[in-house]
Amino acid sequence: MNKRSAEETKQQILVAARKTFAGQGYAQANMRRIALEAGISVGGVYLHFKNKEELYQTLQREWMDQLNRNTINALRDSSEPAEAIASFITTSIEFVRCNREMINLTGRETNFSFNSELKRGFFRERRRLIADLIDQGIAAGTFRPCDSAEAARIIFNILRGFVLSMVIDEDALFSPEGCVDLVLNGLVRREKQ
Amino acid sequence: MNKRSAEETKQQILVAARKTFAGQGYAQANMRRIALEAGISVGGVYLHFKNKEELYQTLQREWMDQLNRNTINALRDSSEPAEAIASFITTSIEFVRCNREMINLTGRETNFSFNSELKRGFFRERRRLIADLIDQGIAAGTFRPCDSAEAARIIFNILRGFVLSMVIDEDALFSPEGCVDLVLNGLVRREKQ
Amino acid sequence: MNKRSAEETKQQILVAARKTFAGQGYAQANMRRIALEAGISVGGVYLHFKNKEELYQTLQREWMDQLNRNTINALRDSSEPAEAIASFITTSIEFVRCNREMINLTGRETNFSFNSELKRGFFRERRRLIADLIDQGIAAGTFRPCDSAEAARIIFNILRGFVLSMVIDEDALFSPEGCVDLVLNGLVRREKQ
Amino acid sequence: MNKRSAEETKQQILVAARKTFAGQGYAQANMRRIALEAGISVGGVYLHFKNKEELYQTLQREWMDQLNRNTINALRDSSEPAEAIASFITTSIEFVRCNREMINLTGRETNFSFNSELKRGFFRERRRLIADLIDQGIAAGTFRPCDSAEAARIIFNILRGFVLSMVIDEDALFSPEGCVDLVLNGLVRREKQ
DNA sequence: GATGAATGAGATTTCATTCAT
DNA sequence: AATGAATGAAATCTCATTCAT
Repeated sequence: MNKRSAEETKQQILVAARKTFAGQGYAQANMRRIALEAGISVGGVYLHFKNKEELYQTLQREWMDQLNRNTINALRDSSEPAEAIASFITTSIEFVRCNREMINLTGRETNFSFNSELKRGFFRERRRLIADLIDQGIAAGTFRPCDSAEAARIIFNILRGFVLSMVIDEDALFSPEGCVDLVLNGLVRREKQ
Repeated sequence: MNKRSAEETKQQILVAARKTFAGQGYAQANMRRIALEAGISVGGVYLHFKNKEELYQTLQREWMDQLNRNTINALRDSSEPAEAIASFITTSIEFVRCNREMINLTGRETNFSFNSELKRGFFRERRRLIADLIDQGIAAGTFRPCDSAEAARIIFNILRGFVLSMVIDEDALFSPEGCVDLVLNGLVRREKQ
Repeated sequence: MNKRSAEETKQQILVAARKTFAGQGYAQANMRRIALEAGISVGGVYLHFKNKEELYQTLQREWMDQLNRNTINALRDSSEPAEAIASFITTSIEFVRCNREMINLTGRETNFSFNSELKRGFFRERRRLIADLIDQGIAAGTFRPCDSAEAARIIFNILRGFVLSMVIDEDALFSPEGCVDLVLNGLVRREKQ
Repeated sequence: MNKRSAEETKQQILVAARKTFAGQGYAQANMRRIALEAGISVGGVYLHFKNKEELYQTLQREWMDQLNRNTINALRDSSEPAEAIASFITTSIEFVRCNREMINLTGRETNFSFNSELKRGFFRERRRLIADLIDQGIAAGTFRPCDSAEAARIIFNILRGFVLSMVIDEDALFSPEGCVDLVLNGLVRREKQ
């Protein structure tokens, strides 16, 4: 029985849970493994988290908060809409890359009732943010008039696809630069450049 | 005991499995339920499929073949690169929409070892197909010169995102037209139109 | 894997459950022990009963039905109210004696929500039956006028006490004859006999 | 950390234990809850009571002592046997009513090995007391000659039934007056009154 | 071919008790 | 005296798979 502070242990469990959920998905991951990985007894985990679900949710909330903070910081520095869009895409991809584990477990386990609402709201916010940036671009005359909500959904889905690629096949991943270029300029050649 | 041909029974199992896996995911779905849904005994399922994994893989292969056929048919009719890209995107989205169930289970359960290699190869092929279309467009002078492989990956990831949106939050879905428009023309305003 | 008919196995489980619940009470009794006693695997028990609670409830319903049948049979033969009361008491005590196990588990585990309503209704019926018999006796002039419902409750509680005595201390048990005598005649000496 | 005298703390634990055991039964009640309710740490409970069982036993002993005191006080005032019997019954029922909690947990949890012997002896004493009162009544000519031990057991079982009714279904409870009336006079009409 | 009862391993969760602080 | 984190055993329940019929 190795005595640690509650908070310290809790963090160790979260680290272990992140790793385990990521590696095997929610359903497959088991508490025994998480406990083992955290260097604690199985019962010990339940001292800090009511159950498997709560443990999972804690992780979810964690990465959402982190991504939120990162995005806000990134956008603070960009004045131009095109630059802002680029910033948003780059930050998102960067985040996914740096938090491979957290994300790994988010691409799956989709239709948990306890999970959905939280995530849906979070994602809705992010789409709204993109749409706002596009609207600003249109207003400024930089972007061509278009359905900003629709465009926002598409951009959002590119990034969502990136997450899945992270999990399924890394050779499907793309660079932020390439993405920004396509999103801003499209495939079709411009008459005069 | 309803006498059926082996093939007939097998199909019924597949239908039941599709429904069950889709509704609950691989881990949660159980063989007893699939058997029940198929109107067959538990043991009966094992006469037609070695185990749960094989049953799952069979479903996977099925939808890949179907999507392959659909794509080939769609591209046969389009002569222009831009039209071909549009066709690819539209067909893909159409397929996902019509095969909600099959897809539902593909968005999750990603990193099963038994599952990955098969899917990875399939997806690689599809990316190559898009890249070829882009290359043709560049050669024809319709598309501006760019890294076709990168662009292909991005387009592929948009569609991949669509699949996840299907499962997570339907309000994140976009239309084929909007997607084609953004992919071809980008956000930025063109000088002369 | 010893194949038996489902019904046969179910009965064996019920026998085992009766013994186990009786010996240790609902909370203390465990499914492993019941399975062991029934000569079946733990999982096997769940093939026949959804869960511990359902298994318990089945037992409850069983003894209530049995006691109901016994009581009806006994009362059919008695024409006089005094004789009917005697019959009711005797049958009840006889039943408890012969079904020591079933009863054992009924004295305890009282405030299960799933348990209470069923039993409460059953017991209410039995009290009503006694009250009816007393009313008949009063109407016939054999019994002195009194609050029949109250008397019925008291008689019912004597029998209920018998059940507890069965479980707690057998030396507190009494004979049907003694009980009938006290209930009919009371303690106080009669002036003229 | 609230400094209290050992005795004070012990009392607080007993109060908490009474509440918790009563509310959930022995098996379901857990030490953490008891500690919480007592405003003490889990480990703290173990400084005052060797284990769960000892804590439970202490409570048992407590209510037995209390009931003993009450009974002695009640009987001190009654000179007539009939009055004494009435007093015994009334006091017992009164006690059960006022100590609902204690009783609640006694009605359940019957055959704990650690519990039985203590309770059995206590109950034996009480039956003997009733038998003595009846013998006095017979000797005095107030009561008709009968098997006093048997009658005592029956009266004792009525009261025991009352306890169970308290726990199972309150509509089965009876009044001390009705009980005394039935016990003294029985159901059968007296020729001359 | 087909059945479905049975298995057995493993999942989540609970909790009395201990012990380093 | 007191704390409360940790343990470890055991409980309920699930399920892919097997196999006697």
